[in-house]
Amino acid sequence: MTRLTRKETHAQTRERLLETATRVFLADGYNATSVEKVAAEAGFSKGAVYSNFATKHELGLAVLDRVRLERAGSLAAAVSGAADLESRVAAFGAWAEENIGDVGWTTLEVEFATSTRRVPGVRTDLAARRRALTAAVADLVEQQAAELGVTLRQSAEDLAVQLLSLGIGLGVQRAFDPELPVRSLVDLLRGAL
Amino acid sequence: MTRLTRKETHAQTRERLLETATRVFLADGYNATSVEKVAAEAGFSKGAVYSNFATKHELGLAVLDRVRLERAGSLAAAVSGAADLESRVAAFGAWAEENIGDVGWTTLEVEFATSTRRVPGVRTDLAARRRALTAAVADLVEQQAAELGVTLRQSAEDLAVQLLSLGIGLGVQRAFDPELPVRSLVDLLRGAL
DNA sequence: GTCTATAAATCGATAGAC
DNA sequence: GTCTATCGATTTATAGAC
Repeated sequence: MTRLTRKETHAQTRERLLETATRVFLADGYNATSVEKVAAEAGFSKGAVYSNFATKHELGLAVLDRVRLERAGSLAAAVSGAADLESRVAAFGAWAEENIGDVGWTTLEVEFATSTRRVPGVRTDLAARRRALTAAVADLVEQQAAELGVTLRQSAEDLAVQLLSLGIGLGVQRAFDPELPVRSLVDLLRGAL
Repeated sequence: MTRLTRKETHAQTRERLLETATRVFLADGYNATSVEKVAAEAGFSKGAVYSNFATKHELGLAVLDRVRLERAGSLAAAVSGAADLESRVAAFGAWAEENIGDVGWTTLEVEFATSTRRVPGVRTDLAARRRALTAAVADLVEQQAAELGVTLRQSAEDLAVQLLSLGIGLGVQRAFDPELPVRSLVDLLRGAL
């Protein structure tokens, strides 16, 4: 064990800032959170943030990447834990109930996207990420269908678009009306099998 | 023709402010538009705005009501103009292509909702409006189904939630990736008949 | 690399004149 | 009722010390 190089402490600071930003953005929203608050909660000053991220937007994008990766893992784990088709669908429903809307994930994605859609660089980034995410969901759907031996009534790509869009729409509405059930997501999935 | 009473000029100013705010909010977004810009574009000063609306949030809610009413009328007109089932579905598809996402409507609704979801008064307002809108869509669906003699495969209420959620999700994504087609909305509708 | 200090700009909202 | 002027608070981002 040698002492950390400059590069390593830099990466460590960046990681801690990302962790904190993720937590605060999810709790309070993107617009309502100042860069200063993120820095303070992480035990740094604003300068440290701007030493690791060029702009607040860049920090926001990095946070979104982080959350998306984590949730994708949690979904994959939840789904693949179940054996047969019916329990996989049920597992998906349970995951959706916990992850769509009220935890702030959807809301953060959407607030960021709508608030920064005029910023030239960010906009193209968001578009690229959307396509990657859709493709990933389509792959997951296809793989699951093959594994379980079911044939889809539409292309995996179309189903992925529908699932993602419906999830976004439900999540947005649940952000200010948590009583709205996510049942329709499971309905959509069942109807497609 | 007598000269306008104080009440009438007040209402006139309010109307002009609403018109202008609608246009600017749709074009530039809610957060990016200052109260001062709305006032200036309408030919007034900020004071006139705050004489007609208590806060910027209240102005935002009034704008949303206005737009929603107008779009609801345009949808009803588009749908009822067609005679048989197939052409009504097609009319709906054409309306969706023009109204979901790229015109800024969905984006404005969603940006406002996600940015103000922590504001106590606004939040309950949004929830009430969501329920009213869902009920209105459910009514429209039910009425159309009865008129055309088709039976739905699920409750009109559930279908309304799905249509609205899918529309919101597609609209949000189209805001930064306009190439995403709205086809799935029509697919969903067809599948429910 | 990080911190302190501050720039530079903007915003929502209010007070008082007219 | 509307306008002018301004408050007061906050923001992102930067410059220079350490």
